[in-house]
Amino acid sequence: MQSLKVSRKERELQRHRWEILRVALKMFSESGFHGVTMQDIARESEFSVGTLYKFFNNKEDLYGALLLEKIDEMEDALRDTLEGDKDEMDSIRTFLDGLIGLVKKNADFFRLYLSEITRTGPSALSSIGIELKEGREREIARLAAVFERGIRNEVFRDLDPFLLAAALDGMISGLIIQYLEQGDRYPIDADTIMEIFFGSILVDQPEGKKQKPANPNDNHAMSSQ
Amino acid sequence: MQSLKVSRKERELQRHRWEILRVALKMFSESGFHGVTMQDIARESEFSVGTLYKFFNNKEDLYGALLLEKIDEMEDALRDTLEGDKDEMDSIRTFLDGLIGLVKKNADFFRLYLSEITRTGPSALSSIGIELKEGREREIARLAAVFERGIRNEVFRDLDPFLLAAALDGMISGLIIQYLEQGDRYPIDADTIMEIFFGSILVDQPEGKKQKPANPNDNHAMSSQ
Amino acid sequence: MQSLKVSRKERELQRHRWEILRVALKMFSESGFHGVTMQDIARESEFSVGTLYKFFNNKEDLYGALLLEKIDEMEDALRDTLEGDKDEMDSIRTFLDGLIGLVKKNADFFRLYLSEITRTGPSALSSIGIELKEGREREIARLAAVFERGIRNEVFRDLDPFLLAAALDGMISGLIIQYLEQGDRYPIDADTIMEIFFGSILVDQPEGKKQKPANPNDNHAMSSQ
Amino acid sequence: MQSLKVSRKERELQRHRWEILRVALKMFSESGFHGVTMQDIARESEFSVGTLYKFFNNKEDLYGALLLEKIDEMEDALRDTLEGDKDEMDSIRTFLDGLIGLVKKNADFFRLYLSEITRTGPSALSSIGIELKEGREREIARLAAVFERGIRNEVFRDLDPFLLAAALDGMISGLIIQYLEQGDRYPIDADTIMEIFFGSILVDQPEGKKQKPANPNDNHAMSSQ
DNA sequence: GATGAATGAGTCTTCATTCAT
DNA sequence: AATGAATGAAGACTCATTCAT
Repeated sequence: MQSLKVSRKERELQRHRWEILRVALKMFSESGFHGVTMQDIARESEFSVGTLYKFFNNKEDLYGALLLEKIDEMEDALRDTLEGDKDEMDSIRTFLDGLIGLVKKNADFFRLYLSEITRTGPSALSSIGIELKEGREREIARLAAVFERGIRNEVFRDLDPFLLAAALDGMISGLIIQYLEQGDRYPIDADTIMEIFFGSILVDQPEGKKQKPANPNDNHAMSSQ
Repeated sequence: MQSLKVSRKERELQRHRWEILRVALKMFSESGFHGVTMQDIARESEFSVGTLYKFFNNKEDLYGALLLEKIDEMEDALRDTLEGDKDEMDSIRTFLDGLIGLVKKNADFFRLYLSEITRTGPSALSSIGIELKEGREREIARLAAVFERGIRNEVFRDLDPFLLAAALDGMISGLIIQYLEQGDRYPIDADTIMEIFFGSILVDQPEGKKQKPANPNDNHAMSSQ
Repeated sequence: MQSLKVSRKERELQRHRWEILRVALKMFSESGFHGVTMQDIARESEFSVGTLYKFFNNKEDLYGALLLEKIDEMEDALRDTLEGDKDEMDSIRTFLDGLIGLVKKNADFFRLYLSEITRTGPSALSSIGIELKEGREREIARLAAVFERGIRNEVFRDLDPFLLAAALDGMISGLIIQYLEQGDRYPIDADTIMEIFFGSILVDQPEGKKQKPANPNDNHAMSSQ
Repeated sequence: MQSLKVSRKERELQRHRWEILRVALKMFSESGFHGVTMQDIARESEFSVGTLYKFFNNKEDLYGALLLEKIDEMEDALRDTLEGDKDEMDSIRTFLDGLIGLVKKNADFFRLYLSEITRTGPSALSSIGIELKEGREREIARLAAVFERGIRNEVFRDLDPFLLAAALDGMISGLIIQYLEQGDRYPIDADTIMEIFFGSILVDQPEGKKQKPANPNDNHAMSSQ
């Protein structure tokens, strides 16, 4: 009975913690780290400032918990989309499908996440910033691994897999940002992104010009020959 | 003689203004808007706080001037790369070439610019934020115009030109960010970006499979076959 | 019990607010709005600056609250001295009596009030300045109403009641100022003021000269004959 | 010839000094000491800040010069109106006439002067404040002297001459303030003030009641009988 | 655990004053 | 004498954090 009681209390506690995080995420994504005060969060979440500090050591902690826990959630949800030795194209498509689903359900989080990721200078958070960067590096590395496998399997052309990963990641981020700002004009779905990234954008040209895309006159250091 | 004197004074004044902006850009790009105080900028630029306020009405103003003047500079430098009715591929390559040149010479600025652009929530600057977004929209629109022309001229396949523009823009931004963080591992040049974006990443496949990768008629269930 | 607790806390809060106002009134009346800093008030009232700002939005607000609340208090205390249809002389004497009593108990406030009232240029406080002027206008209007009634009842001579009110008000203010600066040399009491204002200052003169002092029919050229 | 040159230069200098004072007076009277910056005065007077400091040691000095020189001017203009052994009523009327003339021609100055005079706490200016108070004391003393003479000559009733002086002075100040704020509703002229101050305000009453209005022997309880 | 009043270090900003030209 | 760019001390105000109840 006691254990039940404690357990109920603890569940209650967790609910409170989540509620705070939920409200804070919304507010931070709307106004940024410096645009939201602890008082603001207290008022909006209907707890007192004191309670906020019971759950989190300080404002950065709260902000960090917010991001890191959500990121874990996202990483967990996407982990196996890229792993295993499925067909590489399938892997990526599944990853994209999953990611886009998450974006649509977690707009607030992605707004915040993308702005934190882009920030090159030591962001609002000394410590958290680093973890974010590392998380992102891991994601790119995971994508790169898929590309590398694809290259080995002669599915993809022989390009720097990390560059490909960063390029794809950038394209996705760019499209997500546009989607978050004006979703109607920039609907996103995995197929479209796959088509743009993997299909040649160029119309098929009569004789073997297909591979020249980035070589109009070949004067540029002849790089693709 | 008098005109010379005045002119010298004014030139001096301009130099001071530039110096302040130069120092401030560096500092903001390293620590963000809220991570730098006016005192900091004063100390580093070797002027007094008062002088800072002679040149700029307030901190936001200084920050805004910083971004907006640089942006104008960049836009001016890149304006005609995308205009005119040159070959579309050429246009984009020239644009990329120019952009990458600017990135290498204005690392501080791009760090700041990209983090402001990504920020979806109302950034540090109410007014400036909007101008930045608009500037970015214009850039994407200019890219989209080139894509549209290319589609009409049957150089590019018939995809939403704005989507293509946003995708390319995102890819570039992503690569620039990686370059700014770890330039050695992510060298960027126009040809590589062109190749990734325009060339099919896929290895030529025996029978016309080339166009299938993101074939919208494929449904998911079939994609892994 | 809970209600008691809340009530105690609230009473405590009110006490704190009052204490701040009390200290601030004293300081402002001694050194003027610009002669007192928020730090000064904090130190003297033994609260922190932050607490000051919990109670008042800004320095002007604090200053305004100070004046306006005291003014309300004074107006309330004096309201019915001038109203009702008592004998006009009685009304005014009662008013004076009350006013003088208040002056003696609220020297600090009157010092401040009189200096704000006199200030013709937009005082320390844009908004408050106007309210003060209006309050003063009301007071003069109330006095004027008594004079008007007196004139209708043929107790007072037929002079502009507003001019009479302003004259009496000015005389009172002048005497109060002198009293506040050197109370021993300028003791004030209702009777004396009544005597000076209402009684002729002139010694009775043998033949009907009594009405000549300021005879409006005299023109200047003749006045010195 | 040299002396002439110097003299011209000096006259020029004096003109500049006056111009500065003229502009400053206007500005201070509109916005108060703290509402005007040295930059403001420089801009408006079309001199540089540096020049302002060539003429005056600091802001207080400028403010002081402004007031004190004007006050001297006023005192000079009014000095002999109260002096000599003319008829006392005439003295005061002439004084009032002169004063009102000055008020109408120096509205800005009087606005400022009255607000400084009223200020009981150490005004904007430590040193100047004292001089102002003293000047005012002198004026009251001069008025008191006339009253004293009048009492000795049995023109005025036997009341404290300083109290009478302060009362008259207050009444005048009050009316001037009203005039400065809403001149149309409160026209001022010497005759009216004389009539209000010296004439009994009370209508002649049948039997010698005239002297009762503020009879100090009356006590309150009896006053309404 | 929950509260929210109190705290005060840290920021932005102003403006009187100086001084090299 | 005249200029006005530069200075920096001082003041209003904010907000993360603490702690007594």
